[in-house]
Amino acid sequence: MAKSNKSQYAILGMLALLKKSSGYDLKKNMESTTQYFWKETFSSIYPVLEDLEKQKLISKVETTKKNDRKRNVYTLTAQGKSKLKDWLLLPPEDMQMRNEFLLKLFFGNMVPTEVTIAHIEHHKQEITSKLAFYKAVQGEIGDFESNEFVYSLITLDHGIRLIQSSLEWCDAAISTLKSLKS
Amino acid sequence: MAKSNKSQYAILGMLALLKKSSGYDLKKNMESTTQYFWKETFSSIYPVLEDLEKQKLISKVETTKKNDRKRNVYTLTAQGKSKLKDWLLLPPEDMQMRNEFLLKLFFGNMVPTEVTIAHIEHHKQEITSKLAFYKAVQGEIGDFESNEFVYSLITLDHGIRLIQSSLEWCDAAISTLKSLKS
DNA sequence: AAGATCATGTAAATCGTTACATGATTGT
DNA sequence: ACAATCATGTAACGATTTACATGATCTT
Repeated sequence: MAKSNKSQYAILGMLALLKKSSGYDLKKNMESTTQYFWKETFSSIYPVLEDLEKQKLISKVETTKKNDRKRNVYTLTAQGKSKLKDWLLLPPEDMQMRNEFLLKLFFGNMVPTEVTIAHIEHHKQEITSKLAFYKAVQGEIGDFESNEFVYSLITLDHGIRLIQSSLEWCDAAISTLKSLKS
Repeated sequence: MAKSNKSQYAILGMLALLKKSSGYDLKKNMESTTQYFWKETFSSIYPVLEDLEKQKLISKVETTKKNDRKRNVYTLTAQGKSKLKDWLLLPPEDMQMRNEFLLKLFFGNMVPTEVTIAHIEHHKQEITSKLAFYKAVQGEIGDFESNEFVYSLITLDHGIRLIQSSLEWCDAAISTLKSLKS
């Protein structure tokens, strides 16, 4: 029942940005903004939302919209805002990092070089399309000057830079592995 | 009891590299090699090791060493090796990524700019010391030419490049935030 | 003699994912 | 009408972390 801890703050934070939102919209929004460093699934969002409401950190503004489709819309309460702020003030904990791609690479000795090269090649394609997506979003949000979205732009910029240097690494790694055969 | 899935492969892989090892050494080894993309705790290592043995993927070479200190030392069996290889051939799945640092940054609007700047500053220090560590390891392992450690070096290189571009981003982000006040 | 580190494990709590389940509405 | 997508939720399972528990040995 209590899917909580970090998911809680992610939801509180998104709610602060959106002012009011349903679970569904919260998820959709995260997909286009935080997905590269934070994701939630519906199965965690709905229970957390319920939990947060019980804790009086958010409150339901039950809207059945124009077309009377059932939707539970929530907003932050004052307590919710202050809980969010308290958390934001604490230095971020670094979380466990598990990267299967790098793990397989690390064990590359045990398989033919071609296998690892193919993995890298595949990875390169994935991050290339991510890069295109991030850059598109970056273009939409606009210039760095508009204070409103600085934080979105800064995190986006982080993702873009990381991908760019990953791409360079891909090429270097592939050429190292190819030269290995000789 | 069955702590399995990914941890299993990480342990199988490390065992392949080390030829034989105890749970304790496995962990120590991961701390100095894979820790930036993969960690295990003792509480997962020991049960997985037991499980792996039951599955005949590893076997115990019970050594009570010179100083008769109790140690369970394991090696891969043929089946273990083949299970590891099968997994290595499959394209890596991309795993969930949760970065609390970036999440807090994303919600930076809700706290004074100084707080976020301090978070970045702190992060910068952390990755700076990681960078020094990785470079030291890189130096120890030696040149890119010695085929033995190419895979270690390639993954290390990945970590180093990522940190370097993160450092650049830190400076850019800090200066963007500082200029925001005016 | 004390503190660090070697060494192994269990139990409980937490947390997250996948599969399951349902049904309305919108766009074509 | 059919597909996509809006919208919410539950149940079971799988996996991980933290706390608990113990004791030997090595180093200073």
